[in-house]
Amino acid sequence: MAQTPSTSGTGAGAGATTGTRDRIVIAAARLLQRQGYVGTGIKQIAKDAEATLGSVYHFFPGGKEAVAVAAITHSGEEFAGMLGEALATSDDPGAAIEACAAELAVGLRESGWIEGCPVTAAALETLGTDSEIQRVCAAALGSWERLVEEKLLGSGFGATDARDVATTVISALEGAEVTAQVNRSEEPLRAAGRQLARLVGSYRIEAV
Amino acid sequence: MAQTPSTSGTGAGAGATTGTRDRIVIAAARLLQRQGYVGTGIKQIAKDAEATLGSVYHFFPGGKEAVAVAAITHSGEEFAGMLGEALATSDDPGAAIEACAAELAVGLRESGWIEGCPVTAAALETLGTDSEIQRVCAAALGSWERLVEEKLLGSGFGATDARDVATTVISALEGAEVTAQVNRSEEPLRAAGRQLARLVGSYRIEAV
DNA sequence: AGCGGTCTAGAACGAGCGCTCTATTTAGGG
DNA sequence: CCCTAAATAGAGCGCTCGTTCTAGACCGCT
Repeated sequence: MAQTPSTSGTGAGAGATTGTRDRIVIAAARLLQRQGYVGTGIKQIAKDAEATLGSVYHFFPGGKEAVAVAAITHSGEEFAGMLGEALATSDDPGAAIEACAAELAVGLRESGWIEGCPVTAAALETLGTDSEIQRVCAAALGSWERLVEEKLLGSGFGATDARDVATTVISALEGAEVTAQVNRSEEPLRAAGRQLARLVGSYRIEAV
Repeated sequence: MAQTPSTSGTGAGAGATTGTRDRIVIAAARLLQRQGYVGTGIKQIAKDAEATLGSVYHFFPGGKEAVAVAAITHSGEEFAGMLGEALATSDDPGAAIEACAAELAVGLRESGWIEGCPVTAAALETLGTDSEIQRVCAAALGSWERLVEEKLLGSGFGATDARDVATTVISALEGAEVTAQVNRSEEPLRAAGRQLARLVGSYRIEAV
């Protein structure tokens, strides 16, 4: 309370209405990641973002769903950036994927096992509805798969194999993340990383 | 209405108070699978089970959480049975796992892509809490992993490899199921099945 | 100085939540 | 035949939800 420094000038940069809107998106992304869509209230988002309900509905006339769509899109792009960096750390795609799994494991442990995949939770809750949320979730998953696919293509994979393996890699990482959260252990992610590296490596022999 | 045949005699078997309680568990399991924990109301469970609120609280004094624990346990055992059967269809563990993925894919499509893993959704929503729900979710996942692990051990896998691969198989199937739901496509599960079969097969060369 | 748009602020509404409470109905042993 | 416990039935509690609505604060204009 008593804080609310009023936009604090906006002073700095180019942007016009930035600041509050971004805080809302970031807070929503964090809460969705931890509590899912149904479990997260708009008032809680406003509170965490140090904004008011009026501001939330000003920037997102579409209400809760619009906030969630923006938040998931944001999270999806953020994770894509992290994934791209991790994939670039090694020429061997298998090693790069294993490194990525390890990074996920560390981040998960440091968050107390509660900050999992920002897409999975929200996607599962809105499957029965015709919500746009599932569309942005699908888009995020697809963009991640494409990053892995391109890495594999660059390592000499055939088009069909690259697509199959990329889909499997993203699925396995997703599932391993959930398993790691439930068991409060890094091991599922570590094991998935090792096995995915082995799977990717098994193509090298015949494909290159 | 007007139905409610009162316990319908119990007539048949050994059981005493069965009937209503079972209907509640089954209805709850189905709703949890489709809508998650937070998204499912106790009143809706009662309605779907053709029971009343009074009956629900009579059989489950622990309230919503107790109903969910019973429902998830039930679903976990049910899926374990299905998994055990699928694994028994072939001597080759890789082929058995691929068949299992195919079966999941068909079931998912037939449900309109909404009846996914009964554990994942509920687990993700209750991670931040100290609920007992996460414990039964972890138990269910663990029992599934153990089924796969034993199948692999029976095929000549070493103890460490069997454990690693079993964890990865369950994680990948879980993740592929979610991906398939989001994309409304069997392909993620089919791809995961193929790649998991390949992964399992890659051990055969050196291990047997 | 005064105006119009952008943004902030929070009170208020109807709906639905999990749960508690009091009756009523059913089945079976003295 | 009645009396008790199990089971069924649903009205009502306090609460929080997403959303709407009206005001006020701040800005660059003319």
